[in-house]
Amino acid sequence: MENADVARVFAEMADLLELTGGNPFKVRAYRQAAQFIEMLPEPLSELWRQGRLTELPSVGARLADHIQEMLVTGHYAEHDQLAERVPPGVLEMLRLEGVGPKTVALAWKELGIQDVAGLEAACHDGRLAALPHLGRRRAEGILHAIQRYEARRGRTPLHHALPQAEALVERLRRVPKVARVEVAGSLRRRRDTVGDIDLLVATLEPGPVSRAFTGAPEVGQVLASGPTKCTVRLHGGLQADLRVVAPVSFGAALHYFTGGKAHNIALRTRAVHRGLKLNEYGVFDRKGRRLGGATEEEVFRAVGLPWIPPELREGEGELEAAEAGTLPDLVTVEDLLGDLHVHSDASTDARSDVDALVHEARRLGRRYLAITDHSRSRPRGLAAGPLALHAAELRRKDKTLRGRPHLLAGVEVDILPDGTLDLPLELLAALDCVVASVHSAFHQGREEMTERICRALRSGVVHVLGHPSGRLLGTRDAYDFDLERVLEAAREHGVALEVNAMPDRLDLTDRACRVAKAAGVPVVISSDSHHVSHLSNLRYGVWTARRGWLEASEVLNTRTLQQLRHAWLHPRGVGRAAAPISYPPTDAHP
DNA sequence: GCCGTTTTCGGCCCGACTGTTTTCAGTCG
Repeated sequence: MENADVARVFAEMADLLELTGGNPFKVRAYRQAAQFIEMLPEPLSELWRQGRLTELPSVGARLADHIQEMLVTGHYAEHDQLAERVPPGVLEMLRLEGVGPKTVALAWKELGIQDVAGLEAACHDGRLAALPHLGRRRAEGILHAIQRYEARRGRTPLHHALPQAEALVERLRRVPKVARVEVAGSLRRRRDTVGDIDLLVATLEPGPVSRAFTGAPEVGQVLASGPTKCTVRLHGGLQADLRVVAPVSFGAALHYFTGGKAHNIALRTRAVHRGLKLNEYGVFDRKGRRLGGATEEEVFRAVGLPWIPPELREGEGELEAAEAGTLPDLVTVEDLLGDLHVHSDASTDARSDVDALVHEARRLGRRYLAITDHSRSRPRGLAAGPLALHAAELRRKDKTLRGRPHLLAGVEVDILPDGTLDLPLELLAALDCVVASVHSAFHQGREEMTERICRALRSGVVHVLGHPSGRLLGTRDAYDFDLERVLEAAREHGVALEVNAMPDRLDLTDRACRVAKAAGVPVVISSDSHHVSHLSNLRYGVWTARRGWLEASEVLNTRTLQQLRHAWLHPRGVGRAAAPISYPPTDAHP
């Protein structure tokens, strides 16, 4: 079992307990453990081998036992027993926004509703509205929630799919006579969510590959199985497709199965215009002679283009840019020198202390680290007094570190519903890094939310707008605001927009990154870590930025601390619009 | 279920908001 499987079982356990009237604090314990494990990059099986499971926050002796049971047997008996009492469709109803355990339990017990379709029917025919504390407006709200839910279902977050795909790749690479194995599809393009896993293998002997794939322990059900194409459903529910081709076709097949659809159509059309035929087996001339196809470079070269990074292959101008020689030199994770949004245990629900964060940041080669705990309005957030003490302590510690890494005293300050900031401006102005974020009143209308954010940016003390859209993948849609106007205010006041690398946020989105690039507003790629293990999540943010065509020069935390401070010091509020990001990053030490 | 400078029992965030009510229930962050 992978971490994601354990997290899913614990989260489901929380739901089951809640629906069957379990102890609410026990519910919360399961839910917290599930959330933590889901974000944990290190495999639980490894921690278990080392006897370190109970070192994880929110995992005590009991949950460690349950994890062990799952790792050893693949099941969790207590969960399975409870799950027999609750139909899966009843659990699914909890995924609807604004529908909680009480409403689901009521609909289930009183009306016998067992799934989302049944709930929808009961909303339409008035049965739901007749229940106590429900009514016509609630029923309408639930219908809207069902529509939004249907719109986003069927896709899996990248960070759930990627480890499963990588495990399969490792398995297939061990099969004899296999030349190459690669992930293709939207997973290779690093989309924030994927529909399925596409794997491509190059070999002259397909039989053993197909057998290794369909017989893998991760596989729950074989949906189709032939010599060159197999489809399976994994235990977690995700579908995986395998294609097997000869090595001479590998590049053409990799390109074809990487997509996206619009990109492929555009490239094939280009081939046709040049009297060529392009398919998954290679590039061919009019007489059917093979011109290439063993590598992707050969495919692109045959149609007169340089290789295009997978993240750009969406058919949104990348062919034209390749033709013109203006493809971006995309930012890489190695370009990032520091992390500007990190929580410590000084506030909030974060679990790691500053020393542990510093240690891990040093191990990852970060040159600077901004500790940005929550402000007053968040639960256990810091008020002005405690924050000032916290900042003083961080600066004292920074002196002892001698730049390994540099420690910045910062804050993630709430943007209150009226656009004012949650702490006094004098205090904020004295900090090294101020991230301002919306954490409340998400329902505000477009105009109100836009003005709220812009007002915060105009305060003159904000360095970074944190997770600008507020979306949570698969859970919460972005709130409504005018990105263009926010970018205009950001440019005017020298504020960078964050690409939050928490894999369930990825906010700015890839598209919004491209809009920010066009507006000449720099971004920062930050981990929003709540534990040391989150610091390595920056790669997810880098992929999102790459999908948004961003180069290192457009990402502020590719700069040295000295350059960063210079960028923040000058010019605040004046001149930024005329001269966005004028100097490239260098490797000079601060 | 977890957790511990109030430490092995007893507490665990709590207020805003919405829709339902006429003082409250449920959901969310």
